[in-house]
Amino acid sequence: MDEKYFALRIEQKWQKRWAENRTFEAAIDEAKEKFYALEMLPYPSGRLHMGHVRNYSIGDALAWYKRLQGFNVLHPIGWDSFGQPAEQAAIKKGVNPRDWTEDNISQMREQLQRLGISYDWSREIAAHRPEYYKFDQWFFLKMLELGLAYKKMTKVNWCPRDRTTLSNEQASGGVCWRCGTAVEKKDIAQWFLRITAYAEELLTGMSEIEAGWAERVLTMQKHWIGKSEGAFVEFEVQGSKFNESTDLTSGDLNVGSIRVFTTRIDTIYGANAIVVAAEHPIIEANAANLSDAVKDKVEQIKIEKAKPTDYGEEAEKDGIDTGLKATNPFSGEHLPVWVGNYVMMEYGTGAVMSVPAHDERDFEFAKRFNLPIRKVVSRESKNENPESENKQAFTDYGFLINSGEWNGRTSADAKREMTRFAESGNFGEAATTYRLRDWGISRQRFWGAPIPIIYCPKCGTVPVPYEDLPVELPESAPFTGVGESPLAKVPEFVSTICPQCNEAAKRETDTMDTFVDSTWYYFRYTDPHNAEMPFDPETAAYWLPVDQYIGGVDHAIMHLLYTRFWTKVMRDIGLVDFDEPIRNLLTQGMVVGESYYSDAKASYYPPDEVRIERDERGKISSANLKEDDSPVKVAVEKMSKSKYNGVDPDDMIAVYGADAARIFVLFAAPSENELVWQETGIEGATRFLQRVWRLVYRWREVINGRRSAVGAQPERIETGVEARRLRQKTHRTIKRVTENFEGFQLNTPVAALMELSNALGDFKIEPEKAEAGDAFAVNEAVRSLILMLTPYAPHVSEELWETVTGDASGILSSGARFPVADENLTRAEEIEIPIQINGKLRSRVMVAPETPKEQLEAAALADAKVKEHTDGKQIVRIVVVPNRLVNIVVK
RNA sequence: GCUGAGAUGGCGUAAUCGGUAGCCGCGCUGGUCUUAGAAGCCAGUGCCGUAAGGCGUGCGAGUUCGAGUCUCGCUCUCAGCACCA
Repeated sequence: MDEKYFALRIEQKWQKRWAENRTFEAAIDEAKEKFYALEMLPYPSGRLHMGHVRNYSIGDALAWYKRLQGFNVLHPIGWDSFGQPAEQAAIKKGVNPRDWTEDNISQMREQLQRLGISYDWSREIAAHRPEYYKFDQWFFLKMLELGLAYKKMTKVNWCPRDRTTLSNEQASGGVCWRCGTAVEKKDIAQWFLRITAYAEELLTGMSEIEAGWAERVLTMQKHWIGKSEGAFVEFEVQGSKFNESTDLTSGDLNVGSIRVFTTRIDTIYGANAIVVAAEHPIIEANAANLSDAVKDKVEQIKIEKAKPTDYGEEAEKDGIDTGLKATNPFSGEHLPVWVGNYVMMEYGTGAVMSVPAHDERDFEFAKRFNLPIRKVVSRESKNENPESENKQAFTDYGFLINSGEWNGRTSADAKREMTRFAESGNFGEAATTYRLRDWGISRQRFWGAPIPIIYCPKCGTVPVPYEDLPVELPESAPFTGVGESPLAKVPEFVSTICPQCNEAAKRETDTMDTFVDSTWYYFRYTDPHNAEMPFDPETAAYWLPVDQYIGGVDHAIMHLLYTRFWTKVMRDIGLVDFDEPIRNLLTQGMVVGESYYSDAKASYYPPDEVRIERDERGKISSANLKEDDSPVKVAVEKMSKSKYNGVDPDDMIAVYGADAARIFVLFAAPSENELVWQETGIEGATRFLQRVWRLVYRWREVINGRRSAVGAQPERIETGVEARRLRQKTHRTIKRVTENFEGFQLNTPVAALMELSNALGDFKIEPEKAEAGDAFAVNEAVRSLILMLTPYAPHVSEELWETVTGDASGILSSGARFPVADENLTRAEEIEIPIQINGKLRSRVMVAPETPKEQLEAAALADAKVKEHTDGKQIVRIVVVPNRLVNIVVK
């Protein structure tokens, strides 16, 4: 019998056994409570990184924990396999994106299996396979029917030289990443999903999940949705050529009047101008009457806006008076209409009333162009000097002044009543706006799900009939990176027959945003081989919603908002009967590493090219390049290959084993924290596993009953002090570990398990001399230790379980369950009570638990050290907290 | 600028209700074993001090018998958003 711990041999043995026994394959079992543990599916880049290892180790620990508690656990995995990198590989290396992707998936699947993550591999899915993306297209058609998918013109980054659209990253710095040409904005027609239709529900639905989601994620989403309540107000424009009648029920902008959105209608008497965005239709409508200076300024602002803006910098206020005049419907005052660079066409109505006294932006604008500033809200109810020199805008609520009949009202009252007044006069109405924009899903790319639309010269835009799905991607396409989208260059794909009139027609050549694939994938896991439907609603009803979702914070907004939206749509078409798909969300911190770079991060260096010197405290005192001694800088950044600060999980598994790697990654920091990778720490995990291994072998004969009877009931066994102490430690550990798991705190149980193994190591009785009571205590401690270790280190645990029980079928099929703490056994026989004098610790006394107040007080006063400190002083008060402490207050 | 989170030994961290600050691990120091090393084992390790003792949870106040924990004010760090009317 091999008594040495060889991680790799054991890991291979159990990985094989799990696969043969289909240990982790889930099936519906109405008798059992289900638990759906989910981790964000990876993009198949080819190699697993430490962020993945962390993500899946967390998920696996929870999945195992729930399995050991008797839950029916679903723990699946798949591949987010559409996306840019595959197409980049095609452009650069000439490989087929499909082959490249499939190769990467095979490699990463093997890596995951080497890590021993307990996935149900029979449910594996991949977004790029037609049987999956068929349903991306199915959902698109459904949304089209519901009016939730529509097409509109929108601006994209466009490289005029390569004649191709660019993503924001590809257009960073305002130039094309490929050729360096200045990027332009171009209008093209794109498909959108109407997520804004659910804006309000996405907001209110948060109350249902707030207990299980990190607050920061919900705050970020709330901010992103950006609800804001106020009013629309119509300002009539004199002399505008298009003086159409105002229609408040249509959302259309009326160029005969300018509609503004404001949250502060109470400040309307302070308006000094109407400021519109450069794209506002009133500009176009009155083009003939506008001066060349105005037209030039409008063009200039549009160009400036097209440039990517740097974070931290806000463009200086700019604009020009158009010469148009608008009437303030409240005061009748005629206001100039300006174009301003700080007004966005995308938000509200693309026009604002400028109230410099009470809005910082308007204030800045007014200062720049010497526009009048009139105060209409005052902190005090009495009238202040209205023309007083303002240093800054007063944006708080207050009392109205200079506002005609409204003077003296509070801002809150005025807002309500002025809105009502505007409504009755038919020149305004209460309105709610959202920052949230509809989701543009068109991508001019090959490697994505084709949008199932046909353009017919006769019938127009025609959806592909459901029975014709999937619209399959061709085998290949010319990948040049320039010109129009690759699919447009594949005639066999483009040419088709119109399903309505059977005449020649063309297919849509754009593909869908890959966020579409990842928005509903975990519904598919419940029924991954269904050819007719995305999933069977009844099957999904058993497994969903997801009980625990784990992934990076980087998906806090887009993915997690889209998937909530998608769920509500699925509910509306009857596929699911709940509103929120994810009960609990754990956002893990990033795994970062130390990287070395030259000034300005022009180049990064691998660690072996750098000489680091540290002082006694471990702080870096100098960092230089080995080659020429030039200084290098050190930073802690997200792990990446190009920064040479990453660790390859495979290397780590080869050296330390998967179990040690997993323990370390969970033990090193709380899951939400950033994890700074340090090579040294992992050895501690290995040492711990070896210690457990030796312990089990040391006590093996006793535990399996060959040396001493363990079956007896604990009440009937004479137990010594050592055994009683060990049992207390065992049950305290069980209690602690269970509580921590329930709170998703995965680092602290490791510390508790280490303590238990230390206690076992300190157990004073030799195995040869163990009596029945000792044997019982050790047996209980060791079995509990192994079972509690399983979520962290399943391979070693399985192996040790087999060693201890002789059952080779595995922990789960042996029927073992996570240990349950016996409250009575967690209590100590004697407890230590600290004694403070004036709040400072001076002594300690040992007493029995539940010792009454009077006795505690007496014991404290009898203490020699206490006497020393109270001698000659007056005792003012004695605070006694039973089972806690005694505090003596002296003067 | 707005919003949110955070600040504890040399490092990662721990600390139910306000009740012994520093569990567990890393690192480090000394010892043991060894021809030697690795591993293991034993002891130590918040800071100052030989010791007694004093000081200690970013800074400054406050509440309390007692504050890492509660309140107020500040500083710094990280993250998200960014002219949202």
